[in-house]
Amino acid sequence: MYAQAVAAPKVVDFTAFAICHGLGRQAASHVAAISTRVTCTAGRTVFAEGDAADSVYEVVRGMLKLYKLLPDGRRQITGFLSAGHLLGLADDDLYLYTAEAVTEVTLCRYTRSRLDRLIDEVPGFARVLLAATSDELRAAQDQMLLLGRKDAMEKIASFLLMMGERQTTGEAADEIHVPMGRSDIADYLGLTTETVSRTLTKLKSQGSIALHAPARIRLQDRDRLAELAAGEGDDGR
Amino acid sequence: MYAQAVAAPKVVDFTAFAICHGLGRQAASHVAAISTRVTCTAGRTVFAEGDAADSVYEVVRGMLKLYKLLPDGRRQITGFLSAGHLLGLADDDLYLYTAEAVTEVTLCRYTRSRLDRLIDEVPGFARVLLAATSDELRAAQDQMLLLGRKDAMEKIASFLLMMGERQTTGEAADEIHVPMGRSDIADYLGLTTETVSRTLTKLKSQGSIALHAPARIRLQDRDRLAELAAGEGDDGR
DNA sequence: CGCAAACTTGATGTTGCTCAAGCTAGGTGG
DNA sequence: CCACCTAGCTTGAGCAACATCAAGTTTGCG
Repeated sequence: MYAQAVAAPKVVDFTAFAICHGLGRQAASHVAAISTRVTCTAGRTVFAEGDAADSVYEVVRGMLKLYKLLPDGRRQITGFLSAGHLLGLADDDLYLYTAEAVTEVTLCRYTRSRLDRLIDEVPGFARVLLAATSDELRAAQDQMLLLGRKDAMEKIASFLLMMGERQTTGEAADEIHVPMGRSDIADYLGLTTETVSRTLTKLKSQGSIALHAPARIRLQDRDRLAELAAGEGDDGR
Repeated sequence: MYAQAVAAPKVVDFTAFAICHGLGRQAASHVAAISTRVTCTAGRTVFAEGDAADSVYEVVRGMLKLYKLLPDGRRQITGFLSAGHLLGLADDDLYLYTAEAVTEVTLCRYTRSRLDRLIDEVPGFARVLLAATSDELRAAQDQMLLLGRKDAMEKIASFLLMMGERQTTGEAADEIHVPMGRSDIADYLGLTTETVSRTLTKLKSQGSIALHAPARIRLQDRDRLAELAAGEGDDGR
């Protein structure tokens, strides 16, 4: 595993690490020195709820989903993580959720014990981790509002806009790629696959979106979606 | 406001600050030096969603609720905060939620700009803040599972157990005090006050709890509640 | 081209919401 | 000290949104 880190083009790696954001080059190289590259194919589990939490990961490429399960199999996806996001930082002893690859994913793995040491050694590093965790918390609070108080249409509209904002494709920004399946969307929004499907169909028939393929959605009317997402879609829901 | 800090018994204050947990006495006094005491009566708003986020607060005594609103007034309470919890740390520019006193509350207020400086100056301080934020995030993820995938009975059972764990009363630990009203509970669990009330009545008639007064609930059968909370209450729900 | 998995659509069922009416308790003024 | 009054809680009846169950249909892969 050490060999992989050495084999990879180092300079490019350092700048790719969001974890080092804002740190100097030397500090960044300290952090990078304790990392290993990992690649997971779609569907593979990176770690499971209850595993010993010995590593912190950063998503370099692709998308992960994090989820928690109830004993009877009901599932709640707590987040979809794309490049730049950290995972496992909040978990002290055991991981409290499962991390699974949505697409093929490249991860950067940091040993927890070494990362802990770096927090003390590299000035400003803890601050970077704090900012990252604060962002996650903000997103979690938005999601609580969504799960607790929005109806199906509002949830789907919010989700589509979130996916839209995430795509930094630059050009044709209205055509979004949705790599996760309907059941992942359902488990993220607290719905069933059927309701997700029906709601997308309804948005399509209203003309707010276009569904070219299940994973290719065009946001035709962002303003309308934003109204719906905020719970202001008083007419024709 | 400065006068209050001076008037308060300093030594006691320092040790009361969870924010200083694990820091040395000198570091703790640095942190305490930038703080002010604030007291809020029940129902008072500490800050509102959209206000300029110039301060970070710590709860010293009493209970706060944090909530987000939709334009039409639907509300989601994202957390109840008791002594030792921080708030406002994740908010960068504007507060993203409203903080309101549930009971009379004593707070310790830190100016954000000064706190920011201390993060760089006091070793290990950022780490303490990171741990606090990580705890919040863990709680938020549990709450997402609750909101997205648990039914009313499971939500109420989870809530009662959480309130039970929080009471460090020591002695009669099964008799819990519930300071918030039914509508706060409802907005925390993604239910209505009616459903909260009905579900509590059902638990009472099952013998799992005793309802002496709306705010005084006795947990008669914690094991049963734990089964229900985990979604294992297969019979007689 | 065939097959399986994923998605969509339809019919029916149930949980929890809405609307509406009592009930209870704490606080106030006579 | 007691009666009133109000806010919060409880209970009831009906309903709507979403879940469930059950086919179809499409998609992508071997």
